[in-house]
Order: sequence, then C-alpha cells, then structure tokens
Amino acid sequence: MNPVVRFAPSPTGKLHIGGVRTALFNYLFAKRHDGKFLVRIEDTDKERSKAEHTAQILESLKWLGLAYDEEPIAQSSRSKRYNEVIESLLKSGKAYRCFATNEELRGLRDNNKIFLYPSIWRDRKKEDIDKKLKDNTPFTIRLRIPEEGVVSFKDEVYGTITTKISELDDFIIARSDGSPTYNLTVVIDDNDMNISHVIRGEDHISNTPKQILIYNALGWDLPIFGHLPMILGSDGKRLSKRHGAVGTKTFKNMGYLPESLINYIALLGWNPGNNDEVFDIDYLINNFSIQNVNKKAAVFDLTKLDWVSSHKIIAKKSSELLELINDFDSSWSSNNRNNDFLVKVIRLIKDRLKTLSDAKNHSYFFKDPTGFDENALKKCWKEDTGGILDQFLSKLKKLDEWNVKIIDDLIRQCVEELSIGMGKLMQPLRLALAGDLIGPSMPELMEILGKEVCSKRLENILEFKQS
RNA sequence: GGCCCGUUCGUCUAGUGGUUAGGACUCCAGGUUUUCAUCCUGGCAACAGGAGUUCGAUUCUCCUACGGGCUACCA
Repeated sequence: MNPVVRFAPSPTGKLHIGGVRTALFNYLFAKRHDGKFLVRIEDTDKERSKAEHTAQILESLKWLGLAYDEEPIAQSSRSKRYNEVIESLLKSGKAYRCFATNEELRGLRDNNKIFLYPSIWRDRKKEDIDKKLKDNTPFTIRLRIPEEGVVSFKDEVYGTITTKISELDDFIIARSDGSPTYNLTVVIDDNDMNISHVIRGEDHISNTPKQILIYNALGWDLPIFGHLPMILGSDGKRLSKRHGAVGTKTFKNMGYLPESLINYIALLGWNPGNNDEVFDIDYLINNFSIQNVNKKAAVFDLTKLDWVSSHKIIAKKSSELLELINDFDSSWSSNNRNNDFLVKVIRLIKDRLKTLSDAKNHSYFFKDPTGFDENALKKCWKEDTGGILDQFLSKLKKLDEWNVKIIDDLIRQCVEELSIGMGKLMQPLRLALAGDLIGPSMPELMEILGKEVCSKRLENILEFKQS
C-alpha cells in the first residue's frame, strides 16, 4: 500500500527551519514510496492562529518546491466531525465529563505536588453529575484511560518506546467551551485522512502514547510513527527568534536558493550513507530512508549553509543565475538591461557569490568607483605608480582591437618594458577600475568594461592623485 | 517533582567487541592566481564521566552528569 503522510503546522508563526525539515522529510518519504504528501493546518488554537501565517507557510512550501498532493485541510473546518467523535466517546463511556475547575487542579499541583489528574470525576454517581449539569456548571471532557498496563509503539527513528499507563492520566480531549484539544484532533484527522505514517518532531514523542490511547478507545488502527530530532540554535537551545534567521522567508531574503536550504537541511539528522553532501531533490528522493535519520538533535550552522549555497550558485548556468539574481534584486546592476553584458558579468563573479545578494557587491561593472580606500591606496600606490599607469594608459589608447588576449599582451609587454613586477601595474590598475584590490581576472574585467570605460577610470584615478 | 529521549572533532556526521576512530564545514599552512574567489595538497581537532561484562570496550549493561522534550481547558 502506498503511504500517505502529512505536514501539520499550526499557523501561529512563520514556517521555521524545524518545520521545513519536518515538511521535507515527509515529502521525501512520500515521493520515495510513491505516496501522498498532504498538508493540514492545525488551527484549533483560535487565539494564536492567524490566516496570514497559513498563507505564509503555504507560500514558503511553494518556494521550497514541496508540493502537496491535495488542497490543505484546516482543522477549523472540521468541528462537526470532532463533535461527533466526542459524542460517541461519551456515549460509549470511553470519555466522561469533568467538573473540576482549573483553580482546583492547579491548587492540587502547586500545593500537593499532584501532577496527574486524580480522576475526581471518573466514577462519580449519576446524581452528582446530573446536578452539575442542571446547574450549567462548565465541564471538560476527559478520556477514560485503562487502569493499568503499558502503551508501547515502535518508532521508525527511536525504536520501541514504552510508557506505563500509570504515568498518564485521564487527559482532556474537549475544553469547557466544547472545542477539542490537539491530541484528539490529531488522531481524528490522521485517521480520516488515512495517514499511514505520522512523521513529526521529537517534541511529540510524549504525546504519542496519549494519542494511541485515543486510537484504542475509538477502535481505530494505528499509523506508523516516526519522530524527527530537534534542530537547535548555535547555543544548543531550541531554535527561536533569538537566533536571527528562523523564518523561511528570511533565508529567501538573504539570497539563498531554495535548493540550498533543502540540501543543507536534509543533512541535519540524515545522510545518504555515503560521503555525498551536495545533491538535488531527485537525489534526495531516491536515497531518502527514514531509517537513516538519527536520534540526536542537530545545531543549525549558517557557515555550512553558505558553503552549500555557493556550490549551488556555481553549478548554475550564468544565464539562469542572471535571471535569479534579477528576480531577487532588480537593482543590483544599476538598471543595466543589456543581457549579453550581464551574462558576461555573471560568469566572472559567479564563483565569488555565496548568495544571490552578493551580486550587488560588484557594482564596478556598472558604475565608476566613487572613491578609493585609504588603506588600499597606501598599499599599492607608490612613487612611480602614476608614471606607470600613465604609460599604460597611452599604450591602451592606441589599441584598435579589444579582447582578453590583446589586453593581456599589453599588460605583459608593459611590465616587461618598464622592468617592473606584475603587481606594480596590476594592483593600481585594479584599484582604478574596480575601486578595490580584489576581484576577477584583470584582462577579462577590462574586456567587459570596454576601452572607453577603462581609459576614463584610469584618467580618473590619475586626476584624483594629482589633486 | 515525575516520565521520556539524547550525548563521537567547535559544527554536521560515518563507524566498529580488536580501526592510525573516517568524511564534510570552519580554521591554519602550502600550491595555483596580479589580487580575491574557485580549485589542489597538507594540518589542527572527538568517542561526556564512572563502574560492570569481556582476553579486549568508543561500540553491550548500569549509574552519574549535562542537554532537550512532555507533564496546559498550547500545538
């Protein structure tokens, strides 16, 4: 049977890295086994759930390329079904009404160190219950769990996990306003959506026994469970706003490609069983195995993301990369729209980019340098530099052909004639043309800039040094 | 307080009852380059601690420590 899995975020915030990983692994599992990948919006917390977050989450999934196979389902649309189930549980005696107040229970916890619900209303006389009902006393509904025994399940990642029922209590499945709680809705929806494999964060391991008890009370078949280890911030704490980049959108805005993020996140808690580290989504689909997921929480490391990112960028065709960069930041080229020119530029700067946003650091292709850094000048501008550049400039002006070879020859010829080292010419030349001492190959840069621009910029720096 | 889960270089990880404990990122050194980046070569760097089982434990068991999770009328 083909598996059905789901990603079930609660729309109480942006899609964060942990969510991306859960979504990704569900997606990969589904694709690997020709199954279905579904999305369910868990918006039963009316206060904290926001439509804008739902929109944002779906948009992020789209950006990442994690396409779901059916329209997402929102839990807010399923109250009727939840009520039915609650009713039936009540009728069969698998659940019961509890009239204990919040304060009462909190008192028990704080004062008497009673952490499990002491079954106050579990076996009350009918008269007591009827009286409360008649008085319209608010009540919650609790699951009547077995008296003893254990709940045990085989987790695809963590192995067999066994919990004594004595560690559990008759937990609440419906609040006093009648709304169902998380553990109930998850079970109902996973059942109704025919979810075969529940793959979710490790923070749900402790919920699983409770959910199994609900499955049992309802007489439903259990899905297979697989829990994924957490992703932590660099301080080893759970990922949060404090760590800066948590929302998927932030990574997009920083200029990371979706495939970079996917590639990097796949490596967190999983590996293909060989030394491959840079791969695409198809490779992931073909090699993914939930058995290869490890149990240890992983720390999110931006440095390695950068490394993956630069690999992905270098692997792109220049024309394709140009489109991506234009989409990312149309102003990077100072509104230069000459496509042939821009592709050449990209080719030169490609392996210097960690992210799409780095492209804007190469504005010298489009604008004359606006100033010269003190330190850079001090470093490369010597007594004789003005003269050298002057000579170079006049030779350059006499050229009637303009290409890498010619320019390269000119440079070589010039240093030879003057009996100087390459750097004596190259460094100030670079400073004049690019405003910096680092950058792409000089002849290639010059070819792209063109003879006029190069002459002008050389004149500029000579003038600047004169004044 | 209770219960559950985890612990291999700084980080991501591989691995085995006997290995020089492997790879990747970062960092450092060297090479290539006019420079930077890329690329190549080399280097630094780890089995949380203690008992037990064993001829032998990083590997198996237990304990401790540390980290995380759950213990909500959050999800």
